[in-house]
Amino acid sequence: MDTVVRFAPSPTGQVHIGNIRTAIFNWLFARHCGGCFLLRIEDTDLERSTRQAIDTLLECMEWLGLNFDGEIMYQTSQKEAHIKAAEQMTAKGLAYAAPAPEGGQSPIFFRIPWDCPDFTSIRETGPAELELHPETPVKIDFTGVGFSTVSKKGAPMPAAACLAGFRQMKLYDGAGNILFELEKNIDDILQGKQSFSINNCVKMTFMRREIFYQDIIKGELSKPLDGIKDLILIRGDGSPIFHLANVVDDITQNVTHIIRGDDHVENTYRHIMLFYALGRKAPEYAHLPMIVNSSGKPYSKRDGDAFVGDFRQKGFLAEALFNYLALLGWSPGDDREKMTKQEMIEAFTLERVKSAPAQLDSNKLLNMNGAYIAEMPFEKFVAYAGKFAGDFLNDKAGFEQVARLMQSRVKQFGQVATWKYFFSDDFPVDEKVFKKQLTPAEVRTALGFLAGELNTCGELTKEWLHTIISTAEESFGIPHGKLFQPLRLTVSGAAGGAELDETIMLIGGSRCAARILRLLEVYQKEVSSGE
RNA sequence: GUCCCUAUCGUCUAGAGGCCUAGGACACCGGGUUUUCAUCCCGGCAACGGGGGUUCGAAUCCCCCUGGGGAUGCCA
Repeated sequence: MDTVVRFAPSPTGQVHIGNIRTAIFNWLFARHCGGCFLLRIEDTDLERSTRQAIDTLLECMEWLGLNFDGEIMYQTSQKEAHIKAAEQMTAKGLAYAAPAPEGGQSPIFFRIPWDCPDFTSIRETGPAELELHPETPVKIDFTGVGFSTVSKKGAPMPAAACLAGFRQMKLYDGAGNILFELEKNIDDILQGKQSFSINNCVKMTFMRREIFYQDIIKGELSKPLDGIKDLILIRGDGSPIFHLANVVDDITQNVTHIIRGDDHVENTYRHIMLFYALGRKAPEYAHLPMIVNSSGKPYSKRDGDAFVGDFRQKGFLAEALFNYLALLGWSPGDDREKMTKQEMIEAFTLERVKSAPAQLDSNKLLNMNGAYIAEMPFEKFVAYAGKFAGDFLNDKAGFEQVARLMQSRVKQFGQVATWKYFFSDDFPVDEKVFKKQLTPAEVRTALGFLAGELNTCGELTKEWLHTIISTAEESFGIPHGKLFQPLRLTVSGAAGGAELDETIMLIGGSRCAARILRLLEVYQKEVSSGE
């Protein structure tokens, strides 16, 4: 059978970075196997799902190159199939209508199967014994078993689980007498004909059974049935719940591998049983570790950085973000990091995915982005940078000249905003560096001298600039090379930038001269007012 | 509370009992090239959470502890 995977997000706002990483892994896996990558939009939460969120999602996927196969499935369109599936299960005795809450309608519950000899995902693990709190009666009816165990301090600890978790269950009183045997009454209980409330139980014994499966990433995982409750399929208002919809849709779409976040591990046990109840073999599962923020916590709304749109807006390249995200929890096994999509597709296997959460390191992402930017074709770089230029793009030719100088220095297109000094005399000045650089009197004298020279010189050349700077250094007793920084600062307001000679040539001699004089004046004023 | 998952430099990771004196990358710190910025090159700092086993030998297997995460919904 061909491999089919799906990405099944809920469109309830921005696209989270962890979510899109799930999409990336699904996509890489599908492309690696030559399988299908489907998109299913789980929009059943009508209150939170919006068209805008769907558009945002689609935009993000397109931006990252996550092309999907076939048509989008909207989960709301499958509602009838979901309800039909629930009815089918009810008819077979695999589901039941539970007592309605006050004033409400009956929800439909899935019954964890009591008897399922052909279901190979459940096995016995051996006899179990539980100490019970005698003051809490053990309640047994067709929805399950409720009781209280005893805490270390002797307090009752309420617990409830499905009937199927307690095969061969016996309840005992303090003297060791058997008060109740589940097996003797099970038929009537399952049919809802009888329910029990047994007092003074101090001990329960039963045959523990567990459901298990092989997770491609996490290995064998299991959970005892006495820790699982029957689960709701259809709400009181008649709407299907996530678990049902999810499984039914996966059946409809013939999904063979489910790759999703870690937080679904616990759901998987119940989903596997739903597949069984619907007459299908469960697909393969692979649970991805979470992405956490720099303090090791899951991203919350405060970590604004966690949305794909934010990264795009700050000037990260889709290729870089894709590459970086793919490396969070996965590695090709050799020392490669910067990889093309094709290389990632070829190297990608789920077996190589780690199973511990990973922190997003914005430094490393920035570095990778810079590497991708550095190798962009120049025309593309200019076009991309232009989108971040704001109001100083007017001078198109000038912008291109600056861009040529800056490409190797940009790590994130948001930095394009700092190019302003090339085009406008109204630029920010790095205050701290400013004071430090202009403190020596001889530097200020030298700058004054340079301003004069720049003002009266004709056409600027690199040679002339270097000569005049050297001359200034020598004449005013400044160590070789130490005049560059103050000059850069007075000309551009920044401590870093492109080659200084080229920068000055682009800005122009007289303009630079004016800037130098202006900032020298500012310095004088600040010093005199400060003293 | 209970259950489950998880643990290698600050961060992402390599590591399948001997190839490990633990490798790579980012960050950081030196040095070189460039009279400045960035790139580039060279070097350095830096980790197997703790304790017990198993073994001739443990980062690797087992147990306990601790830390982190998740689940326990008529949310998805």
